[in-house]
Amino acid sequence: MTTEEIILQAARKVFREKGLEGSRMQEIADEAGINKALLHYYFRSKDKLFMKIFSEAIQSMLPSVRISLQEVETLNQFLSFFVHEYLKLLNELPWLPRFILQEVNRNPKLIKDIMGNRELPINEIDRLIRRDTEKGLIMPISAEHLMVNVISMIIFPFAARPVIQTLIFKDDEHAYKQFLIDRSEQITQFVLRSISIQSKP
Amino acid sequence: MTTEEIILQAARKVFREKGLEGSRMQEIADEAGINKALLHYYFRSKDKLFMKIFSEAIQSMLPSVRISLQEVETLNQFLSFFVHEYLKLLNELPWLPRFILQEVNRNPKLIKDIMGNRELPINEIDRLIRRDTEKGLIMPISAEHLMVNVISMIIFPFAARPVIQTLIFKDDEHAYKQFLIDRSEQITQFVLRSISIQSKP
DNA sequence: AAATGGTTTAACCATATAGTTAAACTAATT
DNA sequence: AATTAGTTTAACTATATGGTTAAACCATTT
Repeated sequence: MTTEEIILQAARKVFREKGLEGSRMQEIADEAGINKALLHYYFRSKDKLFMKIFSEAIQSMLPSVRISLQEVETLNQFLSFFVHEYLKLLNELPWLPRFILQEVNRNPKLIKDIMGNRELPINEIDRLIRRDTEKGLIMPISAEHLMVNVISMIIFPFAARPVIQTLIFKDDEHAYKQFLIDRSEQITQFVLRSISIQSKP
Repeated sequence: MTTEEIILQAARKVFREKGLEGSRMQEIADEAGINKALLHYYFRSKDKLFMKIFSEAIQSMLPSVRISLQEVETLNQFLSFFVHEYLKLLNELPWLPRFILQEVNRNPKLIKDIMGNRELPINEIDRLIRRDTEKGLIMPISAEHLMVNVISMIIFPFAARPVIQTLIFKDDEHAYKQFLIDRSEQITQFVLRSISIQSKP
């Protein structure tokens, strides 16, 4: 592995845990087993190094947001797919929401700097909703509220893990892990029950 | 107003905006229009001053969490009440979720230090669920998932405001504010529709 | 083996920051 | 008016930290 990659790996670890302000260049150097000056040789400043790591994080977040709406027939399909894919990603990268929220709240400019032009395709989702409403499959609902609801339920348990684990699970690690495993199914059920029109039994 | 109160007010403003690590004692002193040494005269250290402010924040969060379950007849009533009261609080203190999450993520010990013994009364909520399930009013659902769903939908838009405003509302301030106004009604509807058993039309 | 160019280090610099100290100020008390 | 107790300040200290520099190291080429 090249020195550059060793540094990046160390920087990932430290920045993810402590954020930009909480991290020290010396700590990253120690973690990488090298001299502090070498950090500045490879990445001129702390900010430059941080932006490398932060961009990576944002990039890993985007693909699952841009789920192909074309391949999908109904809103239900889209939502199941969205919830499933997003949670799969977060189970692999559980530190992502905390890291991104912390840094974006510190410096809101970071969103535009990196997210750039991308937005949630609210209009397309709205079209799906209207189509399925007309078919009598679902209740009318605001696309914005629906998507914020779904995204909130997906991300919040990761963003606020310590709080939820204490407040709701009495610090029972195992109960919390089981909770996360059930999450995908539970959210999907919860959302679909809320929007679908139920046929008579 | 006493000097102590002037200092606390300045500290509130600075700490809320920038968190413990992002704040400087000098900045708080400037904001209060006093000398930096005076901060240390009134509150021995930065940490002590910060804990005063942070405790206040946590305290203001608790009353709405401890909504009296006794006064309530059905789960539906409880949820409507909970959503409404919580959002009323957050609309008055919109910086609360960001502030608490940021600091708790930096130092998870803070939860136990201050929250102490308090927990969500999951057992009582579970009893309500079972009671209403037996009456045939609602579908069975996990109390933990239900409460995490509700709390997520309430808090997340405040915790991740910059992200949501950009990603979903294309930085339209007005649209976002209207969204927050509608939020209480929308969440309540969304949740109640999901859990209730719908009678035939 | 000498030269070259990229890599790594120890030592250093400048600055920012939490915290301290001793003196000055102020208002109430004797 | 002198004393006293509490309040406020300017000046200072110690340390941490991001960043720089010049020299040493090492592998490859000539």
